[in-house]
Amino acid sequence: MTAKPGKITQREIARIAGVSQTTVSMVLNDREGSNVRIPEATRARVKEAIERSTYVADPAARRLAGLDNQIIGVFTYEPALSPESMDFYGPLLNGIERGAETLGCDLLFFTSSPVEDGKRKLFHRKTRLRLADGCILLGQEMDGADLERLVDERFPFVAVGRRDETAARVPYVGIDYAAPTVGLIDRAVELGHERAVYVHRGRDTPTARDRRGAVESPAADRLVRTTLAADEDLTAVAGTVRAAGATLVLAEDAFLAEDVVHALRTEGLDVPDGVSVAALAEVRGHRIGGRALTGFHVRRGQVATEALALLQQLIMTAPEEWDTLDTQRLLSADLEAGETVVERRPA
Amino acid sequence: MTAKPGKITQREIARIAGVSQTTVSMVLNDREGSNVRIPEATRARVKEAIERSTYVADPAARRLAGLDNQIIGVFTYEPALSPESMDFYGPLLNGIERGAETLGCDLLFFTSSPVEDGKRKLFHRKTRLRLADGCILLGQEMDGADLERLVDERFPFVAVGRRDETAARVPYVGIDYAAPTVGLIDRAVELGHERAVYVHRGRDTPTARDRRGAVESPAADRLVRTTLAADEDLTAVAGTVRAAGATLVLAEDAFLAEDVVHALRTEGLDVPDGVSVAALAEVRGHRIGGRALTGFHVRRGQVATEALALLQQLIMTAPEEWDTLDTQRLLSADLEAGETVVERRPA
DNA sequence: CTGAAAGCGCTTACAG
DNA sequence: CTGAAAGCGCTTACAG
Repeated sequence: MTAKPGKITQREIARIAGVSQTTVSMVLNDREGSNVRIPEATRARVKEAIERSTYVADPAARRLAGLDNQIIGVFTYEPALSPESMDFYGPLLNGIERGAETLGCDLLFFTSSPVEDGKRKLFHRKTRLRLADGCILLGQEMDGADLERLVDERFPFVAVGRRDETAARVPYVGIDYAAPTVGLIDRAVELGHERAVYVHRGRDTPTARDRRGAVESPAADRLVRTTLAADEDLTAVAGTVRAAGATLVLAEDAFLAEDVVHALRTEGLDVPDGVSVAALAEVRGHRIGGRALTGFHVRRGQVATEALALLQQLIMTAPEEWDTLDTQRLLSADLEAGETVVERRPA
Repeated sequence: MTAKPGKITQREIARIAGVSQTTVSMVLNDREGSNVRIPEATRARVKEAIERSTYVADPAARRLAGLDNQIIGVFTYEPALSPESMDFYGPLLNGIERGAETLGCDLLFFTSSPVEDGKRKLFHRKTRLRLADGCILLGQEMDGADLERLVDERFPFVAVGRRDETAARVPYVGIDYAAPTVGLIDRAVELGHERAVYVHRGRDTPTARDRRGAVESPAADRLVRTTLAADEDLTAVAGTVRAAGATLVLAEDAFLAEDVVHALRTEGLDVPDGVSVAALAEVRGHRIGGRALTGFHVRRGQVATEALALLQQLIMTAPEEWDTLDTQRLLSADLEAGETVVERRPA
């Protein structure tokens, strides 16, 4: 480090105020208790000395001496501030910033992590992870070993998004797709639909299982369902729909829904008048030939805020008692009515 | 701070490897010199002990002991990650992230700064400013007193955007609008324009002076110019244009250009066939009745990258020698041809 | 080649 | 009510 000429310490303040360094520290941290009782006069003297100087406590020293730093780490497996990732990270980062503001915390982005196979590494020789009181983990996929190690080390952290990469009990805040899926099916049944096809990507992620579980659940039994794993080639969709006599297609996500609609129309099926379509995921901004796609809305900012709140709880709680906390939280996605699920027209 | 049960230190590693803690530190930091010469065998033993453990150096302790932290602070006077500010900050933050990655630095966002009169305060009792090796300052307007204090304290920092709030020599990276303004005028002259009106907002910011200086400079003398300060009411524009016999309007920014076009058209003047229009500012994304607005493009990401590079130089250089550095840098805005400045049609 | 010791600036028992 | 002292985990002269 270059010299720090202007650096002024507690000792200096103590000298000016004519007290001990200990007293300065006490005043600074508002320590008041059975043992300490600093008269207002002394207190004022110290405070004035601080005001007149440019003194600020060295956070490194504070931290080393065992105090919180009010710094929350933010780790993403890929760049968080690039234009491409803004779509996904933007609302989350916004929520994190607002949460940090209310908690009075600064945010440390671990942009120095070495990149390997296109992903940043959380643990590495020079990680500044420990400078933070705790850490928020962001990313579509995470490394199971990282999660386990964090849990092992009792480092306070919260992952955004449901996690099951590992057996360890990973604290997270995720989205519940099961409840709104059932809600969506309810609505479809009300509109007269009796048979549906579920088109998914054949992935085995937590949320994919979540959706599939809901689609196949007894709660959805009022609707006869057929499941179709979409390969690149969606030409089979129309055939499946016809064979099943379905009037509704549920697609795993909005992009898939768009592709499905294209395939259906190519095969002469009308959407939504012939076949209704919905996505079991975020649909804001997605339109099907001018009509708002039916599906869900995910309050991503709120997920982040909730993650920060949970992290704060972990930081404030001794690791031994973490088990008593509710460390795996789900926020339900909202139903987004849209205009692509319409009343069933009798054939 | 909550207990850190898993925390493993250099002393522990030293015990395992059967060496002194000093040696561990030496190995960790690749210290090799006249005085130290650690045999490969010892080195390997230490490294292995580290590998097998989950050891990472405590950054707080490192910092306290006098080393760089590879942490760069980022301060904004208002929220940086909100949807509204993303338009302005997005490209800058992206540039900062990329710069930090290449420098191997982490980024500390000072989101904890108390808000006063709607603006965050840079200096306050618990500022973690000093945890960073240096700081990037972002914002349309900054506090002159803050800038002065940073300069006084010899704290390495760089402001993004040209600065003249204070007499102190503030390090900054800003945009040069003068050169491209002259370039734009050259182009207009080539296209046969002889008379122009400059419409501005009557502000007295550095960049406003910059543009106005260029418009009124001898380099622009080939074009007869009239200057008009736009109040809310732009109805005067058409009259001024007619009175001056102008075939070109230069507006201070793209939004003003749009308003001007509206006013001209209302008064029966055709744009661009009757009157050409350009903005002396960023025009990407601005269209005038389907035609791309002529003006500039500002590579904001590059401004940020340059600011980070300058900051790194400051950090690496002793304050006494900062004067020898080029600490006030301007990047020229690019000319954006657009389609709203066209060949002059003889009346 | 290696380690004991001092010191970075702070906090917190502990002893007056 | 107040201060001397130990200690946080690390780095770097310094002395073997």
